[in-house]
Amino acid sequence: MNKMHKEHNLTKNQKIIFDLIDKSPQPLKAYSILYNVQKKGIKAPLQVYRALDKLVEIGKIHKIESRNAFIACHNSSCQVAKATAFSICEICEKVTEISSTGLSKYLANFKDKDGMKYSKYNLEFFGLCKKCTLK
Amino acid sequence: MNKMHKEHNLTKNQKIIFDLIDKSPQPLKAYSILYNVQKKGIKAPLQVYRALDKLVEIGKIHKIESRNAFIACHNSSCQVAKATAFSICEICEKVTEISSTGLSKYLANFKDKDGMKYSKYNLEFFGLCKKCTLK
DNA sequence: TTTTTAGTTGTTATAATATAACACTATGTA
DNA sequence: TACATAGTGTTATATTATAACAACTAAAAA
Ligand SMILES: [Zn+2]
Ligand SMILES: [Zn+2]
Ligand SMILES: [Zn+2]
Ligand SMILES: [Zn+2]
Repeated sequence: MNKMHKEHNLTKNQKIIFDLIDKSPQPLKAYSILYNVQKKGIKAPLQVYRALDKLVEIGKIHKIESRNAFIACHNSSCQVAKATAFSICEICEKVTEISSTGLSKYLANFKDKDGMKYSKYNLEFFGLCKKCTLK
Repeated sequence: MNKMHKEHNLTKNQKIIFDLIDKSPQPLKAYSILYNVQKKGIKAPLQVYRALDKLVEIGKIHKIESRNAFIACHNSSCQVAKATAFSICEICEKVTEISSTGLSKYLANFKDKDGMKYSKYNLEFFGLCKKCTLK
């Protein structure tokens, strides 16, 4: 009955969940997403995880593996989630997606001892953000 | 009553769990570790997680975040777990710790746009291992 | 149009991963 | 001794994620 949302062909559940993540200043966890969308009719964990899986697959969001949390992609160059880098503040847990041409070129071309190249990577930096450094 | 194990001052539980991980050719998950050490008197998840936490902290093992699994460190240069890189085969799930001076220097000196430097990082590369490429 | 196909949905139940809280034990230091 | 720090054993519980199945939707093929 409902048309898919025009932008990126997201379905209704995908759109609801993407919008929530996109508006959030920090990464959101799956069950916190669930609590926040129950009023919109999304009642079960699976409905959330299915949307998250799809959104990750198409590169609209990324999973912060060390936090089991999800953040919207704001880096037009990684619309397919295969080369991601983040900085994570160990005090306030602020997460920022890093988009550095130098870094992504370096990693995309990295070969190990066997000359093996990789199709994908995820890099997480940890430290203190500007704000937390000044405290 | 028991003296701590001389090597690295591991306690009894830490030693049992480290030995198991160290002997394993692939990363082990916490509950698979639990099943494998029950005959040695370790009965509860917490006993495993506590040992794992400590072993990670002192750099004897690393956590593969994207797999929730643990691997022994075989890289003498990262005995404190603050700069880790792994290659992960997406078919056979083989994981190898990467020790590349070039890579670690590049990442240790990486500064983002704000000039922020990081105290720690974890990098996971994904692709096909040699064996799986040939199939 | 009808049929088929792939994908998404809603639902209940359950699996897998990880931590809280508390009483106790061992060890090193003063 | 007294005290501090770290590890242990235990029960219970929290958090994260998937299995299985029936129904529905959208889009493409016939
Ligand atoms: Zn991105
Ligand atoms: Zn901060
Ligand atoms: Zn290591
Ligand atoms: Zn392989």
